[in-house]
Amino acid sequence: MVRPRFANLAPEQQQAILRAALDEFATHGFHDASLNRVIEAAGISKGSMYYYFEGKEDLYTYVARIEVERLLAEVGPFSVPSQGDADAFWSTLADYYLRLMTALTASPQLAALIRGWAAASKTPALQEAQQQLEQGMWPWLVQTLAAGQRVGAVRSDLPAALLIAVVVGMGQAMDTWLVTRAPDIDDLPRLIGALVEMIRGAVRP
Amino acid sequence: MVRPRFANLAPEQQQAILRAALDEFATHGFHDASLNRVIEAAGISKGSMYYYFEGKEDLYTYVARIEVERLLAEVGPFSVPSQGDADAFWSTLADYYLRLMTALTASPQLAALIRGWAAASKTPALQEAQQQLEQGMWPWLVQTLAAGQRVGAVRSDLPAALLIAVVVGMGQAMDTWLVTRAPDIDDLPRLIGALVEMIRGAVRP
Amino acid sequence: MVRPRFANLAPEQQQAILRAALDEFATHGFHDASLNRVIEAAGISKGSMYYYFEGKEDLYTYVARIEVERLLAEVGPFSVPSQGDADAFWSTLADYYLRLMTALTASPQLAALIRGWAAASKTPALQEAQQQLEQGMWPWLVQTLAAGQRVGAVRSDLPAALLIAVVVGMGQAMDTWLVTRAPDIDDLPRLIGALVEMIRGAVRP
Amino acid sequence: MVRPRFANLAPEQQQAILRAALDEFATHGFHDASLNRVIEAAGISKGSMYYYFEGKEDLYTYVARIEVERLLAEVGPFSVPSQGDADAFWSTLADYYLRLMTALTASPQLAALIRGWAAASKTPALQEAQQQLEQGMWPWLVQTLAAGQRVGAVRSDLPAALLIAVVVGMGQAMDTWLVTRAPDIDDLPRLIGALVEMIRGAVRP
DNA sequence: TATGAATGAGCTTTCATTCAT
DNA sequence: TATGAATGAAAGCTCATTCAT
Repeated sequence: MVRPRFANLAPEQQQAILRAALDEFATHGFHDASLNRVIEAAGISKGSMYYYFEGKEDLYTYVARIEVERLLAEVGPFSVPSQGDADAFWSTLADYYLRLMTALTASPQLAALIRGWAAASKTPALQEAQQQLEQGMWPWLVQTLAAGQRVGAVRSDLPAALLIAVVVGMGQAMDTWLVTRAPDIDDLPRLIGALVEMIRGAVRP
Repeated sequence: MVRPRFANLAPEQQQAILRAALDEFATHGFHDASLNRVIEAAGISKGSMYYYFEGKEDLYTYVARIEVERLLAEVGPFSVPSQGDADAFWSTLADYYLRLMTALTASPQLAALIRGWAAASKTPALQEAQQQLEQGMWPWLVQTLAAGQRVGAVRSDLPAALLIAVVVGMGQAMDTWLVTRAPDIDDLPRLIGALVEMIRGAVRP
Repeated sequence: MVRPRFANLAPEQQQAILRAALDEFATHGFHDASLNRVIEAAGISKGSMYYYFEGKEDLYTYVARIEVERLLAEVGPFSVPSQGDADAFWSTLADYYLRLMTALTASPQLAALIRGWAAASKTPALQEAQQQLEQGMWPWLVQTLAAGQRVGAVRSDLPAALLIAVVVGMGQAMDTWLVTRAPDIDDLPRLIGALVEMIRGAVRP
Repeated sequence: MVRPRFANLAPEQQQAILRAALDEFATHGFHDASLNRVIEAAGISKGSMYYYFEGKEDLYTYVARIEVERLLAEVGPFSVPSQGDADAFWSTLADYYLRLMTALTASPQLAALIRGWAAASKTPALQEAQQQLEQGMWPWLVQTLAAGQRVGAVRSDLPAALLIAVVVGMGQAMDTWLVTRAPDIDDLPRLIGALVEMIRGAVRP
């Protein structure tokens, strides 16, 4: 875990370190990332880095967690409509998804970080960290899926984990496509609408 | 590019090298893979490795290309039915997809290699190699998509690249899910059927 | 030298620091011992440690000296019988030795510290510290040897330093053997008796 | 284990490396020894060192083994007289001991290395290596002890391990004393005679 | 008195690559 | 063709010590 010392650091210093680390991890992935480069870019000493973080993994998990939290805070809460029909469900989801993608498009580095998760993560500690992050989102996914099934918007004859995996895969593909193309922001709503439509078609009963 | 000398090598030697390299890359990913280990496992000398391949990236791209080609050859050709309706199209695709997944389930190392693509480092040479691989499959994907659109099985109002990306994303998610669960082979057809059904729903006009 | 400030510290604090340091040095030896760990275990700040001690070596020498003094105080004084024959001399020595070994067996950490002396690094300051410790015991050894020679219990034809070195070597070997075996305390008197007997045989005129 | 590559090295190179390593280990002990210093003193590259040896421990165990073997080869074999009385036994032992000490006095670095064995050796691999070295000498010690007991030169009422430990302790003390004083070689025989005499007195029945 | 942030030199080890033979 | 010795840059990480507060 991040050492509490880091929190006491001047915000600009914190920012410098986080920015440097996010940059490095997004650009090179975890394995290829070099702590030395982060240290140099952040303008701190080697000893300081290890004074703030326990090591490479610690820095990585901290950066990932902070950035995801920042993203979700920026996007705002998503409340599944407990009442309503399938159309209402999909409409609400589309709104949320648009906000999410808009934010993510503005954070290409975070997008790269998330995309890198698929990478082989051999260290147990890293795997655990990723699981924690995923588990943090898992309830949201499960609840949303259940809500969709409740209003008859989502099929119920396949394992929930499979449905979620496929939908997340669609989302990641779309994310990658969007970030790569860096489309006009005007186009985004239409594309998001199309994507949600595709998801709807994929999981409809 | 692989040096032509490699082709003159005794087939068993070629096999030994390819097997060792595939093993290493699948297990550790590109960056963490160690040429030293490959060399040791293959039972060749360091000099020989550099006599046959230009370097680590060269070996990686060669292994990836060869393995993908081997997989596709094993699966056999996919001929889009030029005549027929949407049902025929999807049925043909489902057949092909089942064959592909069956083969991939039998090659967990190749599956790991492909999954690792997202995470591979950003060396220009590596990126180029990946693009080449993807471009190798691209015509097939484009043709299949076009065929689907011709028979009215696939919507035509979105960029082809986006449709392909999303469908590939779905496939990768499913692949990961399947390989991780290592399901009974009996279950596979039903799951494949469901996946193709989901794809159909996603891209239907 | 220990800074006098240390003496003004609350006894519990002193104890905490000494205990932590003894633990660390006994477990890891001088070089591998980590001041950071000592500081953490003692629950003091890094600055405080350097306020009380000049550095690692200073702490080490202080701990060693204090612990040896504590041991000797616990064992009590050894008074060479000025009168009497050789038998009386050896009997008195055996009594003392038994007390010493009993105490040392109860302080495995100190035993480990002493045993580590041979291996401690060769920093001039450290060497000097060890010499000081040894010099502290030297008078006692010399006096005891002289007393033994006076009553005809010990040969006089070899350098005193050599006799002492050999006897100490025997004692250390026995100590190590005893601590390693952690024998029943009942056995101790007999073994001590045998050891003193061996020493007697070794140095008899 | 030492990599066979080392054996193929030019003898002068081997000597340079061994000399540098022996120097470093004898001066600083295992923990405090710095591979960087060894590398620099030997005049080879960092990579080469790791090409020849698996690591620090490997180098240490190799140096220790080689030096001990060299010493024993130099001293020549020791044959316990199967026949004869106690006097013959001790006389033979004294001869051998004189040869051993003469050789050791000429190798103060090896003496330092051996003395450093008592040090805390925390790494399992290191402990194992030391045990191997000790086990190599153990049979010799046990046989010699048994021979001494057979001819009535050594008491039989104490554990063999204890007797051996004490005698070895005496030897080490003597060794240290001798090496430190670096006495005239003329004096050596008399001192060795006295030491063997002391050992005889210590272990006599 | 007391703190703890900050540091940089140092550590062992790994690795892809070169090149003389 | 084929070998394997040699290399140096780079990696992640630890540590005793300093010093401003």
